[in-house]
Amino acid sequence: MSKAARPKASSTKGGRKTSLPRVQVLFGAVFPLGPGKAALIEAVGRTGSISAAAREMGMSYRRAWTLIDAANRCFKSPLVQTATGGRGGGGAQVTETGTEVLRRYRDIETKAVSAVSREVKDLSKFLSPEAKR
Amino acid sequence: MSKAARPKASSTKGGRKTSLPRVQVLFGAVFPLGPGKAALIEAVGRTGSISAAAREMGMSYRRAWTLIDAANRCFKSPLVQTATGGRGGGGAQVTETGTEVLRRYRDIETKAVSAVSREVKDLSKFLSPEAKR
DNA sequence: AAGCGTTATGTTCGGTGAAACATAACACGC
DNA sequence: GCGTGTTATGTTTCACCGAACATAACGCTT
Repeated sequence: MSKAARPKASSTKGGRKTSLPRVQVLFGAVFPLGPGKAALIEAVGRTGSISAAAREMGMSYRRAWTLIDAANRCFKSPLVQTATGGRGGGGAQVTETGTEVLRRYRDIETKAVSAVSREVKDLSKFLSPEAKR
Repeated sequence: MSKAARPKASSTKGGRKTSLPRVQVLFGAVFPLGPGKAALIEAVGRTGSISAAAREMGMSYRRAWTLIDAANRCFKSPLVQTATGGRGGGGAQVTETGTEVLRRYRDIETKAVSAVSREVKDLSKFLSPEAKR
């Protein structure tokens, strides 16, 4: 994932910047569905095309397509359905499976983060100043 | 991390193999302390040397040293203390900070996994057979 | 002094992945 | 039919990572 494509790992809450832990859940060793792919697919849902999603996330169309293609082939049914040609040249939309998987992934992310948020914050105190960035 | 070095992501419980989600907590975008580095440092603690830890985990000494060095420089005080020469040629041991950080990391890992274990298992049902590996 | 195993570092090489182009196929509107 | 924007794919280049060697420094044992 390109650096610009990374979903922001910090939020501003009450004026103090709190850096959230990014939790990445790895299934086996094969398909890591992380914040990056999730955000990309969501962007496809918002924009209606892989191109627009790629632009929005600051990555090349090639890379976005590759990621989505990999995701599609990792699940029993594709998460993103595409169409070539037609009005606007074609487009893409998130399938039923896609929204379901996204919903579940976000749920996992939320639960994982809220389960360890305090502990991560405490552990962060051990980091060197330059590592905290 | 080399494949052989990966901590096993599956455990056998009650005769049925259950694949655990590997949860990786990323601090900011800088230093991902994951199962790999944690296992490596623990191996250093067990064996008393970076070399033996590297051998045990099936990775090159060079790589192990690089990982540990990176980890050391990411924290305010090093996690692993080394000594060159002497009886046995030298050695390495996990510092107080190291054991403390490890303890906290394992705690985070346990809590994160137990918080999402069921949800991950449910989500895994959406994976294609070949992605499940 | 010699030997030993470890730390620490340099160098080289192959694989991998991303970036940057290029281009074909497609189907709709005009 | 032509233009359009998108999907889909190929090719090339480059940067980075790890593997595999090589080697020096070190300090204890003998």
